[in-house]
Amino acid sequence: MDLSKTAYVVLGMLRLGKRTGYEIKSFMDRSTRFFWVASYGQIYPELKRLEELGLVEGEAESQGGRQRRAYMLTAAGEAELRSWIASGGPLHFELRHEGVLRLFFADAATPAEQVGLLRTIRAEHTRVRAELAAIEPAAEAACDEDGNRFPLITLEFGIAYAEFITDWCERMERGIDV
Amino acid sequence: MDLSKTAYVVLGMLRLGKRTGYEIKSFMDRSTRFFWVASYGQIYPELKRLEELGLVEGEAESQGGRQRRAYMLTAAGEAELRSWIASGGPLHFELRHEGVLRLFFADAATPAEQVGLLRTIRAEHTRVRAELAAIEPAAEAACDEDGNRFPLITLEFGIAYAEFITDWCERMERGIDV
DNA sequence: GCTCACATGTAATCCGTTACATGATTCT
DNA sequence: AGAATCATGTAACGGATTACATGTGAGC
Repeated sequence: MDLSKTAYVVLGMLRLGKRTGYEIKSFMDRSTRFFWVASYGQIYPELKRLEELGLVEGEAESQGGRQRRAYMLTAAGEAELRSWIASGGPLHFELRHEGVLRLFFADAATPAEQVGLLRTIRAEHTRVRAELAAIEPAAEAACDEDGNRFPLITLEFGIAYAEFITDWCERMERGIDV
Repeated sequence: MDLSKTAYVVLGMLRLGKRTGYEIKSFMDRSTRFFWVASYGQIYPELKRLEELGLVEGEAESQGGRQRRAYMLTAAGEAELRSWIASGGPLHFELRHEGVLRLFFADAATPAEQVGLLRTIRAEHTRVRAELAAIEPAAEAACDEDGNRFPLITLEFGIAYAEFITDWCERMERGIDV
């Protein structure tokens, strides 16, 4: 089956538990956001499509007037998810980093501006690091509870990644005489 | 002036020398590709727009039957580029990493599949590292020639980045008992 | 009463890629 | 002679974001 990446993310999210479209989005904002994002405009239509394909199953859970439709993975959905994870196929990788792009052209700037740019980049990743560290306790708790280790592992990857960049910036800053 | 990121890349590329649209694209493929990419479909229309704005100046250089239009930066273009580099504004940062995304869900896979996935990710970044290392001599030569240090610095950043990820994968691989 | 979080969805729009169309020159 | 590279451009398409529209429930 040829599904979009978004489809697989949705399947993966549902494997971690029954969820509504809203919950998928907010959970992604607190977990995969660092290396993968999705918007409502992708998630809701995708859930419909996956239900038509029989990979997920939705159920109305409206209590009172508030509408709510929670989805869960079917056996076919779980199989599809697993085959995607284990398929050795090419891995889409894409980085867009405006800070490094500006740095690429930074010979046009003064040393003071160069250091300023490096500090701005560093501040950005310091902020990201703090955001990831803030969700770490919740990720640890979830790991203990349901036994899924990889969400925590990838979170730690994100933290190490942010530190790698901040360290690199710091070294560069020290190397420039203002 | 409110220009797209693509516009600034084009300005930056022209600051490094008079170039055609084709040359901008192929140069980007050998320099910024790791953290910023652009296609002909963006570059050619952008060159026209920038010329209308007076930020670049094109000149027909067709020798014989082959058409060729090379552009160079105007003083206004150089000023615009510099103000972008030094403006402390928010830096667009976006990562899409399908390997890490799959890893996030890898609790659904067997240990052997988990190690296989990590090896695939590592192989991908090892390849990127080799590609970047291959263009390093040319970048060093260019640095010696025109004195622009940052293209080489950002290239070295790319190499360190690739090594960071391959090292991380290796550590993870060792931590899984197959 | 107000604000914030929960909840669903679509339409307009933007951004960017891919494919196509065309042709000259250079290298093997 | 044929392949690869140089060179320009557009049209169709796809993917994703943003804004909009709508309403409930909980806490202050």
